[in-house]
Amino acid sequence: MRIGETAAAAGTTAKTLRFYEDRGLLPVADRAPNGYRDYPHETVGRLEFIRRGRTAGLTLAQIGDILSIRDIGQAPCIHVRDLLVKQLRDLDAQIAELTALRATVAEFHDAAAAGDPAACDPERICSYL
Amino acid sequence: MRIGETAAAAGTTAKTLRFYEDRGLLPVADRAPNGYRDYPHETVGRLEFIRRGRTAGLTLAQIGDILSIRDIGQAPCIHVRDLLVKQLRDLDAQIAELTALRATVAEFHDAAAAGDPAACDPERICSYL
DNA sequence: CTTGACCTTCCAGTTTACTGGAAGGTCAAG
DNA sequence: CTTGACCTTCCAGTAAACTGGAAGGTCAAG
Repeated sequence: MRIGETAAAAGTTAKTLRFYEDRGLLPVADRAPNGYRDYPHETVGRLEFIRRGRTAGLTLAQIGDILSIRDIGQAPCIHVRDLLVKQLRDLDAQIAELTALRATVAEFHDAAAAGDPAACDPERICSYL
Repeated sequence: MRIGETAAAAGTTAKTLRFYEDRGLLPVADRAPNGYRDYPHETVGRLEFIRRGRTAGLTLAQIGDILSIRDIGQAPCIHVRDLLVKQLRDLDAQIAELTALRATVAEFHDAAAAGDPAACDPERICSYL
């Protein structure tokens, strides 16, 4: 697969793939005889994994760490396991933080819902925001 | 409270408070006769709220939206409620994304835990990372 | 009455994650 | 055999969220 095709399949851009290669999130791609990058199909899945991590608020560095562990497959190394444990703890903390924030926002919403919507003229843009 | 004191109480810096004021996340502070900013004690809580939002991966713009809704108190306006509903949906999506990611990382961890830790010489730095 | 720890404004630099654009090579289609 | 849509490298710019530093004002303590 060529770069543009791969990028489109993963919902991103060719520029971004080159950038990820540069940052080590994608392995250096094979080249066709004409010099074009040639990607295996599984790169699409890898890009989707990166996108999910980004959506979840992980940095490229964090995602890169996880991917490099995945890449070496069966890794008995204790350092690798420690890193994964740390990643799990970080993810748990982040999820807890978001959950608490959600509760707070839900309170604001309930308070706002208690007001009378008719007090706001639907023709006008809300003057508060 | 002066700026440094307020910042310290919230675990941040005076620089950051001025920056937040500039971005509209903090109301323009009152000034003492000497020109120093004078903060009420509740600013600490507001800063903690901002920090929680940042930790959870919200942008300052998103946090600012939530705060401006909170600031107007009882807001019956339908636009405000729509915005809060959207924030809740966004938070739910982000939590779901993170939870899925956590499950994937847990799989990596279980796979790594299946290996033999003795295969890694504890004297050496892990060659994989 | 000076030292040091505060504070003020303003402007420039940093990091992260792209994004745009120049200058040029490749190749299937008309 | 040229046009257009790809691709290549390289370098510069952008947005977000700070962070640092210069130049100078304020004020309690020694």
